[in-house]
Amino acid sequence: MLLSKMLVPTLREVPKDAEITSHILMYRAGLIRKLGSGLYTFLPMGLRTLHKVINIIREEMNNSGALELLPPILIPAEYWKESGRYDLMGKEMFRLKDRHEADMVLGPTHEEVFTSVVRENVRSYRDLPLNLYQINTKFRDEIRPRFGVMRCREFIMKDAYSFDIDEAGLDKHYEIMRVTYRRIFKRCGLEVVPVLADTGNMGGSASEEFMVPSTVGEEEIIKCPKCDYVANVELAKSHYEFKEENIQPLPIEEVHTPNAKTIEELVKFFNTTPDHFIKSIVYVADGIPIMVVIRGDFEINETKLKNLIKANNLELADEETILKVTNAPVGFASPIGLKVKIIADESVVVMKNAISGANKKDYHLKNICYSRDFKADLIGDIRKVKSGESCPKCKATLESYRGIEVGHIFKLGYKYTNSMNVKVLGKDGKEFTPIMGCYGIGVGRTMASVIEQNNDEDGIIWPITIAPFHIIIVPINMQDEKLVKTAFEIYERLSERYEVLIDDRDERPGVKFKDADLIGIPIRITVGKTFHETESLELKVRRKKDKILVKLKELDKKIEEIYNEEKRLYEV
RNA sequence: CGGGUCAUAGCGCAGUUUGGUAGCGCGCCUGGUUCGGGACCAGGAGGCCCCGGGUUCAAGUCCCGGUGACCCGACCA
Repeated sequence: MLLSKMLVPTLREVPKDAEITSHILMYRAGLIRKLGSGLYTFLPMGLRTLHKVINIIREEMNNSGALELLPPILIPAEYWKESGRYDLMGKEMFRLKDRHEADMVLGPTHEEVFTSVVRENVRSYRDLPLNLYQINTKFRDEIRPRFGVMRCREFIMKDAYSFDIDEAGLDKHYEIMRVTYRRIFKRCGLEVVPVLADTGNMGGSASEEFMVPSTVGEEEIIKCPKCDYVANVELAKSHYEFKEENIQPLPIEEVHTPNAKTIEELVKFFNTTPDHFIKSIVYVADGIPIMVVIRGDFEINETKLKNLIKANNLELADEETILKVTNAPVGFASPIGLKVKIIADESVVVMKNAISGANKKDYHLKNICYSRDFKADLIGDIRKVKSGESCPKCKATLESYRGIEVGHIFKLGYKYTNSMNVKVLGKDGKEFTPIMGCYGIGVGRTMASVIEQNNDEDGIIWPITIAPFHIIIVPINMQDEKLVKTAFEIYERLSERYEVLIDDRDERPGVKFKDADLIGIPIRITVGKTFHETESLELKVRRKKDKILVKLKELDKKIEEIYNEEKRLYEV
């Protein structure tokens, strides 16, 4: 490919709305352009890499025995109504009407569609197991699109749905996908960590996320340095023994606390420590206000809370609701004497002589004792685990770091096959319901994550497996006929075996080098003064510092060597 | 949806305070000189100053109302 014929609008300056490295570099290297919030065009150079990632995913999925199909992304709402998710999905799902006023959906995920394919077409257990997948566009009206291609409203995802006769079959599929995912990410040059994850509103039992450790990651991961415990903070547990304090319960007492609302202010006011407080927070769960209490030095993990109370929708109450529930403005709530349901973290149940709000403006209560003064309707672990706490498995000190979720695998169970009434005839002549798993990879996000992990101050350093081109040839001066002729001869010859780009633009060498580095082509061949001097070419591997000189005669051999060496890095 | 910031040439920005002919750097086009890490000289093209209304002799600038984008919190590949 001639670079002069390609559309690669590289930028010297950083676009102002690009925040993180991958976004900046994708924009600067001319891989993507923004069309609207969370909507991106992949330009030719970017699309080449995207296709390579897709091809790796496709190869590995096919090798795993999965079957690719291509369903529509415009989906009649009836499928969503059937599964019950038409109402549950909320504003995140793009909804529209066709000319007949029929409700339609732009698919944010495809459980319903794949389940219906199986329902309509699989009659016998002999057709199972099946693992069906697509590499297709997804639509999600994200609350806040962010970080370029990392979190968009329209994006490409590989999603697979497995259907098995029984749980053992599902376990097998799940395990195959775990291995397949590791292979995919390895081949893309991406280091990932599998992490225990919450099953969210997808339903189901086991679930793992594939995380790329990164400071710009939107997920928090809790990890044990001693044993193998690694979990998303959403479901991470810690070892904690809550023992009832051996102190004399004192009579409850109202204290005037003007201008003290936050735990921090109250700690000063009462001259004590946060663990003597009961943090009382009003939430609205599926439209109903509830009071949630936790020890003052802990934070509420909303995912755990949501799971405990089996809510679909959970949000912090607004000021008006708080006033209605507690008779007081924000900052003075407590569970005492409330009419709403009370949910308590297990940390609260052992507390004595604790401090919390008085449900009265500018007043707090002292010496609150659980059981004596109030009781919870539901008790459970709803704490957000912090680094420094103890591992639930081995009690070592937990650490936390951030990660980008590039893949997710679930054991879905019977949620969709039940709700959508999938029946298959078994060996015994009786109908049964297949069990499902689902497995997703964000394609654009994977690509961006690779850049997050592979870059330097000059630009992207693509792994050769997904680089838009393997080799870039740089003739140093387009006015120098000898150099140009040689460069094109090399270009023609190498193009038979590799994907080669030649920078035939009439630009100065500096510009060409800068662009080559920015775009991140793994191997660079410079045809310049060393050719005039000694008939040799300069080879530079993008990820290495040094440059090597090679005689024209030995070029092909040397290139093959380097190419194989680069490829070997990403072999599985 | 709440809180904050912003919208002027392809990109990055100044000009808005105090209303008076639309600017700078980079990029782009033409010619020339250059040619191993984002060259130099000369000339040039490119603007509904986000949109709509208002005030005024006069609005990029002041007022009102929209729209869009970005950042911080709740969703997820």
